[in-house]
Amino acid sequence: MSEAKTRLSRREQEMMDIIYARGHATAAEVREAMSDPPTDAAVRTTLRALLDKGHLSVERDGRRYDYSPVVPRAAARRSELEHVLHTFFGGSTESAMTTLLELGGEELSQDERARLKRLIDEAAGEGR
Amino acid sequence: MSEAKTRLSRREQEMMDIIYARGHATAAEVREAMSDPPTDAAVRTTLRALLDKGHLSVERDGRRYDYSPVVPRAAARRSELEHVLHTFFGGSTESAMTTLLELGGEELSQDERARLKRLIDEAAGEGR
DNA sequence: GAAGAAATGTTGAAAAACCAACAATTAACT
DNA sequence: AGTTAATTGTTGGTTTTTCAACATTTCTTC
Repeated sequence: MSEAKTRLSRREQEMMDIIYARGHATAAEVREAMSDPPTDAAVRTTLRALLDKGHLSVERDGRRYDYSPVVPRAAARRSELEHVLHTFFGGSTESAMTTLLELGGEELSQDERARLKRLIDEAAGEGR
Repeated sequence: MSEAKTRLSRREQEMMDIIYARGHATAAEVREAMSDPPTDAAVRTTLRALLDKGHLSVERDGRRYDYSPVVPRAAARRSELEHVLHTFFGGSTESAMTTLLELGGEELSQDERARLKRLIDEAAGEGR
């Protein structure tokens, strides 16, 4: 019974985002990435809170600690996307995909485009 | 200089999400949608804080207040998606689209699939 | 236009978050 | 081993959030 459940505080959320973005991070790395960062010690205090709550795990890397999310990125991104989908797109996959394309569609390579189009048909499955 | 800038507190974030999901909402509606909701008065206090910070605007609807986000949904969803894209997908549009398809691709209609595929080619633009 | 119902506004106290000063530990180098 | 540099742990005070009791306002209905 040590699951992530409660909403995170502001700083906690900010730190989790940073760690998710990098995959894993040391206290100093987290601090560097923070906006308006507090002292090192403050950062580490909050990191420890995240450990206690079961959101992070830690591993020694030589003399320092390296923090990683307990919920793996692949799982977290799904629930994050799901949340955004429901909050901002009324659950419409098409609408979300459209916005995504507006945002970064021009970066897609020939290859990626082909792959995506194939995925669309496959994902549709029985969808008629 | 009344822009939304600071990160929101937990409850504030929760309420904004609810209001974005519905488009607009009264205090009672927000409260109903909350997990583990506090009293009406508490909800309204926080709503007023969001007003003060410039995140919400309000309009009388008969005897009650109807709250709406100041930043329109269409703009908010873009920056939200952008944030998720960078935090969880390393900025890869293709990766995000793939997850999106896994999440709800089977709901796509024939029509929507066709439209999306066309969008992919169009969005690609010069993308080669 | 008084009474009651349905909303909103105010305030202050309790809880949580936030953080910096300081202490303790660890590793590397001599 | 002793010294130094780098890192982490602890503590407690300050600030922010969260919330409910209570007051006020605004409609509606009679």
